[in-house]
Amino acid sequence: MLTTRPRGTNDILPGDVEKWQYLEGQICRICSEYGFSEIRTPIFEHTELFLRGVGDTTDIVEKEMYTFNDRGERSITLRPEGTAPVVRAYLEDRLYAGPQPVKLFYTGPMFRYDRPQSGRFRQFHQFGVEVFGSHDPAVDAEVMAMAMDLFARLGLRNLELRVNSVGCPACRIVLRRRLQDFFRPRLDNLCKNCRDRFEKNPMRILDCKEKRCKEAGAGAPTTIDCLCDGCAGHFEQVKKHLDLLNLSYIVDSCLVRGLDYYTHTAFEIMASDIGAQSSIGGGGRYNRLVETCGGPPTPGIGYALGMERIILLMERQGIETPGTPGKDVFVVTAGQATSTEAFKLLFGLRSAGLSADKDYMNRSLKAQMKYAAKAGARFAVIVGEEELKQGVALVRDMSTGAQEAVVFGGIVEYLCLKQL
RNA sequence: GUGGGUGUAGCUCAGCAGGCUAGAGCACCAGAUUGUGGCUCUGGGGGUCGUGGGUUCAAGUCCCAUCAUCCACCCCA
Repeated sequence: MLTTRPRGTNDILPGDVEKWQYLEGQICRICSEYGFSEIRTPIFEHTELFLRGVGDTTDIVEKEMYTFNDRGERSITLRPEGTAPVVRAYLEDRLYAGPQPVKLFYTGPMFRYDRPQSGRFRQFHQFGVEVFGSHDPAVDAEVMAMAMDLFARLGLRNLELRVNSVGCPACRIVLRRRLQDFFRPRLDNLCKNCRDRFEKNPMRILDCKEKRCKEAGAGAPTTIDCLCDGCAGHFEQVKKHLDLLNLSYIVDSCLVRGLDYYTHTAFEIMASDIGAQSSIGGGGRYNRLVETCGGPPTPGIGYALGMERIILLMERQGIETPGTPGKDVFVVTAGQATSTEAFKLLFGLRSAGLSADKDYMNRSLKAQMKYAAKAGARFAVIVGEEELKQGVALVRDMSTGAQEAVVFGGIVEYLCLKQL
């Protein structure tokens, strides 16, 4: 073999690809029901989009981007996430000039140079939605409810919706100061990482999984403690709307999402059955992002779900998806003289909308029958020399074994009727 | 970037404390009085034992390196 697939990438083979098609089908349906239109953006963008959009102190930008110079010496990056490109399109294609809000969804591959592990890949796929133009807390609730609705339709169980509000920039300044005041006397108890975070982004200390940091963080001011009246009111309304939908959730004041652009609502959906990478999706409000990208002040909210993780979870929970249906008909030849008639019959069947195939391996009649059975054919049409002379062929019902001679010219019609 | 586990046929794995032409099950292909499948039986093809060094009379088996993969940390989907 010349080479293998690059690390952290996957081939999705027949037998698995049906799961993806099923998931994509459910996504399309729910998006249409919730009023989202699909947008397809390029897989690569100018690097600065992510530097500015995602935030240049985030892990994604600092160590996970696939960045390279193209032949024109432009810095190009394979998209590590979907929101920034959609925001770019919203601006570039002037979607703000149309009726608001603009509700968009996307699916597709994303790229992050991480070390692969269970549920994590260098090329992975996300489904995401974005809503531009509305401040309404009901929209926050709607997108969360939509994500949970999708999971419910897929049959997933034991999920946890965690919700928090990270406030607006004004709240963050307050929080930052109060956190630094709180942790300053406890700096020695923090892990090395968190001592860095103390200056760079003290909010992240709350998110640390180290025991010592969790202990040191007990009683620390949280994002919710520092919300201004406006942000607190918004958060109350979000929760009220979630309650209206009877959606269960956990308020997690430690939930701080990794991307810089979040304001107000932040949420994450956790699953317990898929290993350490337990988040199957997350999102939040990003009221400053459009402006950061050079557009008019425009509120936005969205989420992204990890499709590999969803499929992994479905497998772990034993959820069955429809497989590829077998062929309708397999055309079997017996004798050299029958091959041209069989070939023409095959195409006649297909023109009539039946899925049909024949042997191309020069196999014996017996082997052809075996293959037909394995391929899940519902009918076999056996074109034999003797029968052909009499102008008929044998049509065999593979499930019952019943077989009858049918006038050759009438086989397509005969089978079409059988299918119904 | 850090740490640990694993790498033998297409797949799941055996291969004992280094020693004869490297095995099994499944899958694939072909047969079982020559024109009929899903069961059974028989046979067959297919392996640079991840790769490169080293130790040894002798290495799939020991040592080193490297690559890949899995899992975990970090972080995230």
